[in-house]
Amino acid sequence: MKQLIRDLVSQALTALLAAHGSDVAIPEFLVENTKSREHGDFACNAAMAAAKLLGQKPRDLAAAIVANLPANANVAKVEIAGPGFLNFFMRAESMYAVIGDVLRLGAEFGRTNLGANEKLTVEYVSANPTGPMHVGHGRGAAYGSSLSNILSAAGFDVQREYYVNDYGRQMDIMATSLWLRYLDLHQITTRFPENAYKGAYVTEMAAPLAAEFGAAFVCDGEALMANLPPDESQGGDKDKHVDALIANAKSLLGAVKFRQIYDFALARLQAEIKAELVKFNVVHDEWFSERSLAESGALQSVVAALTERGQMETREGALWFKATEYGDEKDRVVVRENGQSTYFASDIAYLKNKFERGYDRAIYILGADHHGYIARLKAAASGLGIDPNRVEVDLVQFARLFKDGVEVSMGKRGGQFVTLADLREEVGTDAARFFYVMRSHEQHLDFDMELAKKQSSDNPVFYVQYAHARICRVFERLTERGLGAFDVALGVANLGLLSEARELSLIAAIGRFSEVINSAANSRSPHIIANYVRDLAAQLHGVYDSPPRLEILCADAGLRNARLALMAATRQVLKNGLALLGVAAPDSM
RNA sequence: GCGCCCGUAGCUCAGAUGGAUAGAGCACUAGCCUACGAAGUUAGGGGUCGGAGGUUCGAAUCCUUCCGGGCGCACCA
Repeated sequence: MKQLIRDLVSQALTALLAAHGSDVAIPEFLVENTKSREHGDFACNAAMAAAKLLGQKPRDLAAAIVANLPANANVAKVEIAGPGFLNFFMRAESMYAVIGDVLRLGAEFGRTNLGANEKLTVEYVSANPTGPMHVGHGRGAAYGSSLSNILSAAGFDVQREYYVNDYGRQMDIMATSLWLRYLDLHQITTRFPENAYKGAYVTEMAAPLAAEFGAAFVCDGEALMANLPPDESQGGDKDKHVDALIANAKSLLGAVKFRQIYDFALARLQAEIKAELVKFNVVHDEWFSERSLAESGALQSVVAALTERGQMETREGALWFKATEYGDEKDRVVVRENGQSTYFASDIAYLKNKFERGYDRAIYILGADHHGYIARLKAAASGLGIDPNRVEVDLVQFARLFKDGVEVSMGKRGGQFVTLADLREEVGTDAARFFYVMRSHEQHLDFDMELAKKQSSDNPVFYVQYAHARICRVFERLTERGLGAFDVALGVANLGLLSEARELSLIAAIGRFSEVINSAANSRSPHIIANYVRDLAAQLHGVYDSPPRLEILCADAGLRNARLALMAATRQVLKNGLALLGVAAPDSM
């Protein structure tokens, strides 16, 4: 409908420009939804936008546009208002078609072709497999998953990916931590480093490790603890301490056995993360292993390639990528003095790999603390000869969890933190997912756990789901009252009987769904969907409950089926909207 | 110190690409069920859009500057 108005106004403007003897292009203008009924259904700012170009006052030009507007059966009237807005009042019949569309398309209703099948890879969550996910990961998971759904609905070809950091120091620390717990089980005395993983989940993995490998990893505890530099509380450096311990562990155990422990920890932790994400309605098409980059030689070859392109420089024994040449604030180390590659080296290889797999664009969803990465990743792309605009980073701000009005600490200190699983078990997947995305991702989020559990209209998830369940109930009553089945064709044929303002307003809201999807996709903002679905639910409740009550199951078959068609369409759009957010639409509550 | 994000009603927040009288929810006040779910709904009060300049027909939105909050600035991952 907006496109129709845009075309009509364009035609009028073209005629006016021709009459003016000007051969310039039509200036940009907007067709918007109006905020109030007195401004009609759609408003257009073309007269204001073109006023300067044609040297006319906006209101005069608006009158000229109206005079040149081709007639159209869908337009009831056009008014000029305010500084020069063109307010379009549509014929009610022209708005009804959308109801038939919804009922015909079902779950497909709302899909658009904004993305034109552009191939995107969206990377999200990517939590290190060194422990359970915490509530911060939850927001990234909810956001990334919802955004992927939305982009897909908007016609992008979306691939969802999880980057598994299964390579490097953190996993070495993880393996060593597990081994120390295993040694505890075998009554071998060691000292647990301050920088190791202290969570109970590590201790809990020790028994299964012993069950699978028996005493294969038992060793001399004194030898393991020998020649270690002091830990932090002993006046030393915790990083140096733990690194020395890892070196001891590797030499005592040998590479094969160390790797066995490492793989054991990795497999279990990753399986836990996967299982939790499934419960959270979050899916990934690909779990991409960082280690595979090193083992396939991709890591080494990207370093070689960059060196060949003159993007690298050796300084103080280390190999640096000259990121400053591409707008980063400083150069970045890729290979350390000790010969080990950095995490950033893997990032570059991974970035290259993504584009080699044929994606038009790579979207990274990262926590807000990673904002320093944006310039770095884009510089890496430039260095590889890839247009940095094809690399997009969306940052998700932090979430704070509140329980009984007090903030729940998320610090990892002492292994005490609220896991995503804890949160999900307490409030449920639906509430958690909705709450995570109902605010802009650029905004800090206060997550109220009590509110998320409430069964009343204060709780937006409940409110929306309730609207869906209520409609389902109406259809149950239909059968119970012996009024016969819902006759879609009859309903659609009689939509003209829906003339109440609240019904028309609900129809208009349904008609906006596609546009809302596009808007959410363009601005990478799932919260737009959350707000929409809440507004739709409010309209539904309004139709349903505001006095005088609207009798849906009325005696007149035509009107009854028309109203049922509206109900069915509303239910479908609520369900489709919630599905984009990974939230269920239950039939009863 | 430098960089990124944020500041809108008592509280939590929407207001993409500048548009008409800045909107929701909560909380507060007053109404609405013999009813297809009241687990709901209707109405009301409530604002110097952090401050000050600027850009223009028009600024919460863009620019400058200041104030206030969050985060980041590793041969860590």
